[in-house]
Amino acid sequence: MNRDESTKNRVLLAAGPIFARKGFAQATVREICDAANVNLASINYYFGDKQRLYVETVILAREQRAEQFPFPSWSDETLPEVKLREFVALMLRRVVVMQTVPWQVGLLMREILNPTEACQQLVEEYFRPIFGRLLRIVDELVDRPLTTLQRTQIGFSIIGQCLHYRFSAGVISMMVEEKRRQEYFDLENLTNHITEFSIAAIRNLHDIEAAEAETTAVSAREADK
Amino acid sequence: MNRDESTKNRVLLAAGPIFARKGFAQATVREICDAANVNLASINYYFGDKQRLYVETVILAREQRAEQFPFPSWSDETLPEVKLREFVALMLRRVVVMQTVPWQVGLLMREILNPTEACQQLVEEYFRPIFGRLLRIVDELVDRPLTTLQRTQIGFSIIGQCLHYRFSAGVISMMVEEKRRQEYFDLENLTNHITEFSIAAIRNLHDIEAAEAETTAVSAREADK
DNA sequence: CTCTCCATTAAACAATTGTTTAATACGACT
DNA sequence: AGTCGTATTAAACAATTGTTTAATGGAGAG
Repeated sequence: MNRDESTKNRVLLAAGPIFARKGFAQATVREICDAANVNLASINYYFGDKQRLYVETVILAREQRAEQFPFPSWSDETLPEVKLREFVALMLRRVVVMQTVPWQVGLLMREILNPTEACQQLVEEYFRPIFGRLLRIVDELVDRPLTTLQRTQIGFSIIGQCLHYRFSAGVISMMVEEKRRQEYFDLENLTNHITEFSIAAIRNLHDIEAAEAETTAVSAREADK
Repeated sequence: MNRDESTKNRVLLAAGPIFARKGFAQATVREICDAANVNLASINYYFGDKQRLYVETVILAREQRAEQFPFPSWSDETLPEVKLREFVALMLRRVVVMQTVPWQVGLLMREILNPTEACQQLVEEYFRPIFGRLLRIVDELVDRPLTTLQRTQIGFSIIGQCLHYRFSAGVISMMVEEKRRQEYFDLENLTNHITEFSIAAIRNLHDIEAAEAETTAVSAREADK
């Protein structure tokens, strides 16, 4: 029998979108089996229980998502600005893509928000390597050494800007006017803005720090009153 | 009978943390009634059904959260840098607060991620006014007029940085070393970084735009190859 | 053919869910 | 005291859940 058409595989393929749409607890084994056109008992037969099916589905989602949008390979003389821009575009492509959210993305987001046992593996094999690449780009963009805390925070600032358009997508849609909505989720617009915003920030953090120390003092003084 | 001690109120108070922790579907009416020390039928008696109890709980969460961390009032001569700093601190205080996440926050986050019918009201009465205040601060920080798209994107960049520490809190905890974890969620550290990062970005977006146009071209050229 | 092993099936199971019901308790007012 | 309306209770209800079971199918080996 063709492997892709095997019962076990049909269950796996059918489970993905359903888990992504409704979450682990809300998805029912009956719904999955119906969608896969297999008998109700198949899940327990092949995966033991619902939980283990879920874990296998998450792993599959990560694999598929990573190979669908692979990391670009850069030459030695590629400018860090270009690298950052392509990193941001990659993140947005993997995660945002307004119209129809691929089920793989939905599943990975769920793991970020409510880490289950599938998440530890996800962090080590997926998030950490990606974040490491980002931090190396950041290092290239600054001319002075950063503390571990500083470079991590800068990394989170960039990732945070990207993910916001997925996590808060619902609210953002409700806040911007219908007519111009797609403008806000346009991949190129978003890439440009986040890249420019982040480079501008990184470039000038140094100059700002001194001035900011004064601002902090002012703020503290006001709070004292 | 004291209003706070009334059966209806006890249910409302008990429902909040449970809905926040487990979500609407996962929370059971029995669990809520047990926690409130009321009879199982009370929810249907006072609220009609589980759904309407949930909506009332969300509304309550927003009210409590807003009055717990009110907006600061600024004098006319307050520097916009100070305002932004205090805005960021307020957002982080309302939302992050690592150790024990207040149930109100958990509930509001759930609505952002999976908007239910309670969310539309939330947007109009809560998110939109807050975002408006932020945009006015941004306007003060730049010396030239911005397009609607630009200022909105800048606003989202700032909000995104803040919310990231709530949405991705689980993953962040898994990625940074246990020993230094609290450093990453320290309110003052976070406020400083996000404020400085954002001000640096806003201040220099203008200068960057020209250079970025070139970078974009380079990136496009490389992609063509 | 017959036996064996794995895959598949329909049915049943036990637990849990939100909601409803009918009875009871209690307090206020006449 | 008696009556009415509200509040509270325990029990039952019907639906849905994940999982188990025991029977059936069907292809390949001896």
